[in-house]
Amino acid sequence: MSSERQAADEPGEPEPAPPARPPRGAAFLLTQLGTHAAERFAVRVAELGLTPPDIGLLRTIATRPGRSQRALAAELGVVPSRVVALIDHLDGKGLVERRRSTEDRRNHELYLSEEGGRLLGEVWGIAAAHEDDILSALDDGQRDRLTELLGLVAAQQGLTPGVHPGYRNLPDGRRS
Amino acid sequence: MSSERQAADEPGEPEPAPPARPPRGAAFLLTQLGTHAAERFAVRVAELGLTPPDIGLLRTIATRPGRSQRALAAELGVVPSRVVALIDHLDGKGLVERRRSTEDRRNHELYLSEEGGRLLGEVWGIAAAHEDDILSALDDGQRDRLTELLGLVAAQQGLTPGVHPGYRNLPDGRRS
DNA sequence: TATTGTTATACTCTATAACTATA
DNA sequence: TATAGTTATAGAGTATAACAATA
Repeated sequence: MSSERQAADEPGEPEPAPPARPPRGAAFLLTQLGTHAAERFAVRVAELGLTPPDIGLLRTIATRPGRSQRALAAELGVVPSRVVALIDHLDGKGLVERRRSTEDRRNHELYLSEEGGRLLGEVWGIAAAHEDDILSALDDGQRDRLTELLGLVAAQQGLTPGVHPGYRNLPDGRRS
Repeated sequence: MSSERQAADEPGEPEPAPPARPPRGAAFLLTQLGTHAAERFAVRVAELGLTPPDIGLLRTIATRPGRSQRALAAELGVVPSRVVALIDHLDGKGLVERRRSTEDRRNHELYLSEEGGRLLGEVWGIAAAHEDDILSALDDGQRDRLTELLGLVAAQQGLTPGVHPGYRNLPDGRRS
């Protein structure tokens, strides 16, 4: 199946003949490449036994240790029950620790374990290799330019630096 | 606010905190913006009662009408049973038609209905508005440059033009 | 009564496998 | 026996709501 050409006027029943050009805009390329990059990154971190959400959680905890699960859920924009499941996973692997707060015993203060910190350290190397893989088509100058342009777009769109939108609750647009 | 290189080196301030810098690379920005753009697009097309997978299917059918579901599944890189569900949805809304092939009665030839073609026509306008929304931070020259750079990356990464990777089915991280 | 974390539950999405009807 | 489409089923992911402990 390699026929590139398709006759517009087929014999037989009259077709509506709709416009059918492929999307070439930057927005579609962003979606396409973003999904692709996410998949590739997922494959890489899977070698550490982690998922991309795991990474984000580890990173967020490392940024400000001792916070409650509620605070974490608020920052990431997810529902608290989801944090429970994610922390359960990381706790089961010995990467994070829940410590009952002495001030308010309802709270769980979250900390990275030593192993969690070590593993997070490995992630930086993986991220660098991933970056180099994805951008291997570009030279250094082009990479800088791309990074700058993407940064402008991300800032204007109101994206929180370092927080993946995948954590956020779906606005709408589910199947009807 | 221009990002003048990523000069976040050790400026001399003693950091008591663990290694917890947010990712600033282009690869993460791609993932972040790609997910964001996909969400926004989903919200827009939801007003037509459609989902992004629906759009991709309509577009692919319009590109070459009359193909079988099997052929469609192969092109998109999904399992045939998934095409059944997607076509069911579109068929139920009267946007596509299944026609038993007269040559091989096992096949279903897929066509857009008149309404399907009309709706797909509306999508182009929506896509243009979406593009303009996402890229509103950039002027025309910057948009061209961004599109060019993204095109280079997409080509090198082997992405099929116009086909969203979300359709692809890669179980354990294999890439074709 | 309000809040934190948890559990129970349901729903969406998507893949695998079994089944049918043709060939 | 082989193939196209379908149905049945299961699993991952994530949301909502009810619940227990604590304030």
